[in-house]
Amino acid sequence: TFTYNCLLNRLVRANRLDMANELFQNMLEARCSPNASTYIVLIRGLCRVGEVQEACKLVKQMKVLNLKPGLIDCNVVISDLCKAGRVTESLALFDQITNICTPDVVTYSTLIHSLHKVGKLDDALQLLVQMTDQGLKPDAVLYNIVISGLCKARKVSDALMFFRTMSKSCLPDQVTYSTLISGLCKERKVEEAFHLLNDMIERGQAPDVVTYTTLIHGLCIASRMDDAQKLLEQMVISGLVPTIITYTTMMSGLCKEGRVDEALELLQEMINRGCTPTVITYNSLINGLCRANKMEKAHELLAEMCKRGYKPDIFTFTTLIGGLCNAGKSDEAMHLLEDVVSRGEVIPDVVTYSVLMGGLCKEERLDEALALFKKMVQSGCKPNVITYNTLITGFRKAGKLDGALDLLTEMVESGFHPD
RNA sequence: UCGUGUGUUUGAU
Repeated sequence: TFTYNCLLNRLVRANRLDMANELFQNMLEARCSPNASTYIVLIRGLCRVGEVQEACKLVKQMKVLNLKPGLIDCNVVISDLCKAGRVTESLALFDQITNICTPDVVTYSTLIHSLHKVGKLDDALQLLVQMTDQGLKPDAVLYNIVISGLCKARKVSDALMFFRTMSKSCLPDQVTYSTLISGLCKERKVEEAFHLLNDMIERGQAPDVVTYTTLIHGLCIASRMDDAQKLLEQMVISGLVPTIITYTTMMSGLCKEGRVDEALELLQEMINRGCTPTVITYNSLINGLCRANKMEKAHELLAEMCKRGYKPDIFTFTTLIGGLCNAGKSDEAMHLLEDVVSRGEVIPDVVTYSVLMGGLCKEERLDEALALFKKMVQSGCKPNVITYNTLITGFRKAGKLDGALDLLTEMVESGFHPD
């Protein structure tokens, strides 16, 4: 059994699930009994490639065979399922696991976090209550997860209330403060964010790179680029090394202020300091060039990023499509979309389509915009409020109030609330 | 022994 497990582990790690499965069958035929580890290895492999159904079958088999994996193994599997975006299956697994072993704070934390990610805040809260009913106390990580979930749901004041209940046994750490600072910044409460920075220092928690980057981002949102620049310098003086995220934040901020040339200078300076750009860095800069109507340069930068081995993603192409639309070149934008789709580079999403529809509307090509809308729906991509707003605004501006009204009706019928 | 949960950056009205 041990030998088989080792081999299976290697096969799974090498992404050879077909061979792993073959070996597993082989193992059963050889009357060599799999144990819990055997199953865990296979289940992890299946989760990683998204074969959740199969993974769940194995979980059931394991139960039938009365095999009992350890708690950490269970947590690993739950975490894998969550990472594969299968919260429902994770919860099902969780139910089964409660029969085999007792979930701990990590188990609950993993599940609560993934419920937040799919917007099920209430279910998450219920699970938290269930946990405390079991006599388990949240630790700092779980506090941070809950605080982060509240912040992302735009409930910063609730997050702050929950934060204030942290006491002796579980004090706020750097992550707690950075999470709250980020939440405040996104609600445009930079001053409060800086107050919290002072609090954290007073309470003996040193701000780290993430804290600084978060605050820099907050200043960017407030269009306070010069303050952002100063904070970056202050951060370096205090001995912290800016990361690629810090630089990208700065570049994105400069771009949004129309200072794309400075952003490009910063890119060069950053590379000289030995920090490597990411796709997000390039996307931010391409966006800056598009906003500044420097489409040729935007394409040049795209070519450069490709040459350096980066794969442009949906953000890159949507940004370029938007840039072309803004420049009144929705024909080129349409072509670009067709190109990337036919080359299979990316699958357009609701934002991509909406941007392009907006471009068509701007040129009063309303029929084409509607045709694109249909095409989007046919391809299985659901419109959202912004999609409808874009179209309605387009029709309205073109004086086609009937068309606008029809769309509004359709929007309401589809279950959207007009804003 | 090792392996599991948390914070910061990019696209639309």
